[in-house]
Amino acid sequence: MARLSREFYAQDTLEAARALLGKVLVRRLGDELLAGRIVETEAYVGRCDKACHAYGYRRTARTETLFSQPGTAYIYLIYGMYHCLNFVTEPEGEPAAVLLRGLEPLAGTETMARLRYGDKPLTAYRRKNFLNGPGKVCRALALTRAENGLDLTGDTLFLCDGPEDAGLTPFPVPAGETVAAGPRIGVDYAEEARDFPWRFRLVKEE
DNA sequence: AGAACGATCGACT
DNA sequence: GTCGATCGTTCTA
Repeated sequence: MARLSREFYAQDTLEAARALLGKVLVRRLGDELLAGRIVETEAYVGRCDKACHAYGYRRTARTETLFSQPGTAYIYLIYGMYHCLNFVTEPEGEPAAVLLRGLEPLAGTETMARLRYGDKPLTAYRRKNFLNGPGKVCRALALTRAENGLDLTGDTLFLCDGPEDAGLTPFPVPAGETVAAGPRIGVDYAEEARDFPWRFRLVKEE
């Protein structure tokens, strides 16, 4: 399973946020693999971005993870009940990360559905809104602050170029997809950074 | 010690 | 579209 390299994560955060679209995220849970295709990301850059937890190189117990080496998982609690997963980017010491906002399920779907919905039936509505939000993704992958700081080049949580590299059955990549950029979600407080077009999505071409 | 707030979600009108 | 849940993090004193 060819993982994305340390060098991949060390690149510019905006480049990484775009390049991560279409890549495959794998979470090992016991002897089962949960996996999904990345379809939505956002970039956060401490150096210049008031929406970033480490804006202006602000160093606290929480932001410490953002200062660790590229290819580290930054997971934090939000609104008292949800978690968000980020991939630390840029050379070590530059606090920056890509927030994962959306996945398409590829493997372990039943387990993910149970983690997210328990025994409730998987309706069309639930299927449609399965992994389209950062809190939903973390719930479905059983990721909490206990996983904060995980090395993404390790065996528990990692990324691959495609499903073949994840040791999964290949799937046909939908042709005619394109990258859409726009303002990030939920950062209206962040003054000028509020309007930065740092949210990226894979969308079907018309 | 206390208060304000949040990179969200789901239920509801 | 609106709104409440729920608690760790951060800042102020």
